[in-house]
Amino acid sequence: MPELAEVAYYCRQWQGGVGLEVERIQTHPAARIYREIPAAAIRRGLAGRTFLGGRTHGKRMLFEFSGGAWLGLHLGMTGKLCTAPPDHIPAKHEHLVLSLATLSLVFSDSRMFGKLSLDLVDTGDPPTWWTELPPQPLDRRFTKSLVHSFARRFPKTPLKTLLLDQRAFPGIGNWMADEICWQLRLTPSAPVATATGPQLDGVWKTTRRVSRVAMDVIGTDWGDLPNTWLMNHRWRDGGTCPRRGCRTELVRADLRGRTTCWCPRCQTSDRGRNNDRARDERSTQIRAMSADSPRS
DNA sequence: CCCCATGTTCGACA
DNA sequence: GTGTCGAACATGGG
Repeated sequence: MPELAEVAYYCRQWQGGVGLEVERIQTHPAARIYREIPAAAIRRGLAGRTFLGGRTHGKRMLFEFSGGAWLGLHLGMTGKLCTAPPDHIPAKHEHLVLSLATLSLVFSDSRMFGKLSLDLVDTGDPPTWWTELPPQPLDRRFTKSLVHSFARRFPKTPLKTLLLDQRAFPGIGNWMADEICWQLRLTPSAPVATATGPQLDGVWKTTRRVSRVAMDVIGTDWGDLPNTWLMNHRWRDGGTCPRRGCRTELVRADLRGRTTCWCPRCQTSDRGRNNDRARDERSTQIRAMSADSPRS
């Protein structure tokens, strides 16, 4: 499930190991997890080093070890981090277990879409691939104009798909993208070009708000998001729009290969636009939809 | 058996 | 080179 807040939560799980030395490393060398760097290189690179802490950037994590060793980690779809006793024996999907004096740091991932990297850097700074990542939604450098210029590059792309692009929205994943569209009351499939300037301002602001609340609620203790959000209603069959006075049944459909959930009543792309052009676009859309519908 | 899954990357094509 | 878009990756759960 990991999106930015879940990634932050998992990163914290390893914090208890800070200051301790890596005494034993257990791997599943054949696992796909090691497609980018062999398990042997991880073992060689981390053995005997002291764990100095972790940080996150979007869906990525970076763990620092003494001597300038940096372990990069991406959780993919099913990755998780936890700790276990120092004598822990890896279970089936636990691909990396770093055993320290008082606990083990465990990385598990059943689907193995996650991946690892290891950089040895002598500057004392994180590797450059890390420092060059685009600003996160909560970063001061994540600006309105950055959202506008990125949107201009992809006029045909559906808004929801744009939000999933890690080059501009690092950490935003499927549920957050849908949540942002829903809170903005914009149709996820609407081409970015149909969004007005103020609506793009809203994309910026709502991305930041959703990220902030998610980090506060999930990032530390994995608490429950507000029931006034789409998130707590989206997976249940027959789930309804939580907006006060709406309660319309939510719709789920595939958009560019990702399950997308929205409220067909609240989320219309031309809200607030009453000019002729908007009306023309709308009738075109409706015509296109009714031409398609007999297929079902 | 079927369908579905909170992610990324690759190749084909315009 | 850039943008668009579907398929593939591997496994488990309902």
